[in-house]
Amino acid sequence: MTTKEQRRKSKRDKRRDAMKQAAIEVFFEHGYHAAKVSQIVERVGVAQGTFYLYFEGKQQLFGELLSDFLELVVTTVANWDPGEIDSRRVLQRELTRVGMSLTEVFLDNRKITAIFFRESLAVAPEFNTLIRHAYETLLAMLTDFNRILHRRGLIAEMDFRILATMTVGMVERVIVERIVHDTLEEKEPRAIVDHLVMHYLAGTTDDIEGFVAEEELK
Amino acid sequence: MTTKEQRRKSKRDKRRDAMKQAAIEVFFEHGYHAAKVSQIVERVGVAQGTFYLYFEGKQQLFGELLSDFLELVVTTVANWDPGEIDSRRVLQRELTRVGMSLTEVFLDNRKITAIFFRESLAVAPEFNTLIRHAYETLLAMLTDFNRILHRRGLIAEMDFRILATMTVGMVERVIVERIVHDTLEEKEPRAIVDHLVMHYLAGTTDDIEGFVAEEELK
Amino acid sequence: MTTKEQRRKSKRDKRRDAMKQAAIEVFFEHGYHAAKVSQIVERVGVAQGTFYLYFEGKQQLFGELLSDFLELVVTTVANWDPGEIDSRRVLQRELTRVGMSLTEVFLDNRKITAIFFRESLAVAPEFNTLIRHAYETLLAMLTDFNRILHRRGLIAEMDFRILATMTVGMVERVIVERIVHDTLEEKEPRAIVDHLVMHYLAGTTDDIEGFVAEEELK
Amino acid sequence: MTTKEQRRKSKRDKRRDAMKQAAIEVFFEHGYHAAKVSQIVERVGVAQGTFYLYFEGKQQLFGELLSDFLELVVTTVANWDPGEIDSRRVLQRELTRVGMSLTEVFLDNRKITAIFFRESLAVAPEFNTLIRHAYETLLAMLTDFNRILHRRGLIAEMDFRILATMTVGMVERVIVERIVHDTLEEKEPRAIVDHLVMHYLAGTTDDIEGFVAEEELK
DNA sequence: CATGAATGAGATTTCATTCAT
DNA sequence: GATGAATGAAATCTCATTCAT
Repeated sequence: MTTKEQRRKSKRDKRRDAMKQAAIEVFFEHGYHAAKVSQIVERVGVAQGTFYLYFEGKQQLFGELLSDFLELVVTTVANWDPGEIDSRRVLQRELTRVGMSLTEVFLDNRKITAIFFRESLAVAPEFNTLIRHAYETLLAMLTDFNRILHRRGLIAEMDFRILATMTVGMVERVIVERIVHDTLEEKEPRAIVDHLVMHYLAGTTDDIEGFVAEEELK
Repeated sequence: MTTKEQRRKSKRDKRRDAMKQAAIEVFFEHGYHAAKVSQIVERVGVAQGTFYLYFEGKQQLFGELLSDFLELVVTTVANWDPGEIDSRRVLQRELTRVGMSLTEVFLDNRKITAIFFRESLAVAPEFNTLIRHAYETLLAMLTDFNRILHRRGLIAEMDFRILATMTVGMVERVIVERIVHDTLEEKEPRAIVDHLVMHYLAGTTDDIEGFVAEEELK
Repeated sequence: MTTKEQRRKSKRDKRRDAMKQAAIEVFFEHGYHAAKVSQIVERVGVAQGTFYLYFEGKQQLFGELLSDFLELVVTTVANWDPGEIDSRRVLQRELTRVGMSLTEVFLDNRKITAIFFRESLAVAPEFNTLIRHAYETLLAMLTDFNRILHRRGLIAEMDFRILATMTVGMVERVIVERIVHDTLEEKEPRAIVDHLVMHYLAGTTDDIEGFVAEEELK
Repeated sequence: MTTKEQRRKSKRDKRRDAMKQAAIEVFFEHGYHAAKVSQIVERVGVAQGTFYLYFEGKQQLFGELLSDFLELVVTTVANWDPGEIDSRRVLQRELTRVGMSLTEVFLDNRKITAIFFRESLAVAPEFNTLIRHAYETLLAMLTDFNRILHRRGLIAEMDFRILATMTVGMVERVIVERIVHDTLEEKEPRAIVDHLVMHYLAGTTDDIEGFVAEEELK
């Protein structure tokens, strides 16, 4: 009974997934607003009405894709267990590790990644909460992480929230260029991650060559 | 004659500007897709048909706003004359100067800035060329700038294109957080710019404390 | 299965036909330009959007009506098998036969006939090709027919293309007067056809009483 | 005073005529419905508003062009003084004369002729009265003319109204082919008129070779 | 569960005409 | 008389969603 039920559920889930996958492709190719429900169902080979047996509507489906994506990203970062970071050397190694994990996630999900960065904020105001929540989570995690590292004497004193924000920005723009716009495509992921890690590490040292306090600048 | 013509032109231009301003507000409040031409004309107090005497349509108007904005940003960076940068100290001062100029531009144009980062890529594929062109210009300018600084012995050897990309990313995300999402609002612009400049400078030094070559990492 | 499919198709076709019929009436009553899609759907009792499930738009529908009509007319003439015409007597009988067939077609389709003669050329330049094609076909058929009759010694030598053109003109104007403008309504179709046939026959004899060559006329 | 007034009037009239001429061209090129008032005034080099100082509107202007044209045609036929037609030979000469006059009129006014035959009936129901009136006049004149000729023993007994209708149809279709559709363009006007006249004359003889009465046909 | 025909709200856009200057 | 900017009514068409079969 259970087996049969599961098999049935599994069949239903498979179709659901197929429709989500088709939606990703259609959204990727035409953009959310130009994408038509008819195009999605056509790709899966079901009738228009069937769509509404699986999703509440086009917008709800988009929200689900968005959720999936954000959870994937947040999870990737959250699941990362930095273990015992007791030196900048280890820090570097760990950052590289998480950087490569993230890169892999994005590369494995190019289309939804592109959709996310292109238009997630333009679909409906409702989703902004969702997106903001993910960013807040990410930024809070990073800010905390920075604070801990500082307490361990591994990074210098600074505004850890701004640091986190900048870090996210660097990563994001590099991803967008590589994955959404296909520039930087000749650069190896590893080289890119190295640059990111290096830049992060550099920006967190105590004394920066030639850097002077604000007052002296005037 | 000329005076009369100019007066007429000026009147026309004023109304055009009023419509553009109204459009910015409506786009900002509702988003491009939910924005209606009727809302725009209502705000200016003219008839529906009048809109089409000034613009070819909603999309063309959006394109014009986008163009204006991108030109403003690119011009702000391009107009910046770094002058004789012969030390990292001067470099820091100059970066701070351009950073503050840009910040001012964004703060003075909060709404169109928000529209740009929220949905410029989601309006129509036609605009992507426009946007990409601006990014390419910006990235090329920065890449060249980095190369020059390196030749002068002011920054270390690295992939200058990736460096430029990361820099743009940092700046962007910080702007988006402050201006579009109203987080970071308690931070002073100057503090934010200082962090950005500092991070840039740090990331371009020759030896980064604790940083090791890839091979040793394994 | 087939039955079900056929039944479905047949239902669809019926509605399509109903819409075409309604369109003919609306076009007839108001003229193409003043006719509104809303009037058409109202007559059939379906929603506005339904119209676009069956036709690409008002113009395409008009084109279809035009095509149908032209095909009907051309087919009526083309299907007419003049058989073995070996005397002017048989020729007269056969012309009368085809004339009556055509008259029947026009009378059975008064409204679309009226629409055709009133405004087919004024709807859109695209349709002129269609219309010209039908006229060319008709004129070519008649020209050939005249040539054959001449070879058989049944009609005199003359410019057969001009003859065909005149013949079409006579028929047309008579139809327009009877069917579109309701003049000549007291004349029996048979009397009209007889006059047409007689005129055609008379105009194709070798010697015309009192007719003189051009030179002598001056 | 009078002179000055006349000169003034004349100037106004010239502009009016220029606008009418421009309208003919625009109507000819785009068709009445696609023609824009802006295109007409642009051609003359006056402002949009000026148009309404000279005409009540687009439709009224069209009506005026129509009137002018119909009057021209009717006048050409009505002005024709058949003089003393006392033989079929003279009849032939006179018909040829009026045919050539008409041909000249149409050729001199190709564009308005084309407009007339293409779409005069499709502009507005109001104009149908005007057009019908012209046709009625023409048909009545021809019917009378035929009746007189019959009384003089020059043409056979038949339905003179149908005869008139057929004659108008022949002439019309030939004109449309030559002038509106540019077929038959290689034929000399004189050859065409000769065919028309010959056909008319032939169709009005008493005994038609091979023609049999209706009853015998069955 | 699946189908797919039908719905219908509503936004964009056009252009003849007006009228203040 | 001339101008030309402004008007605004109104019609087409789209497509997400529904629901009877």
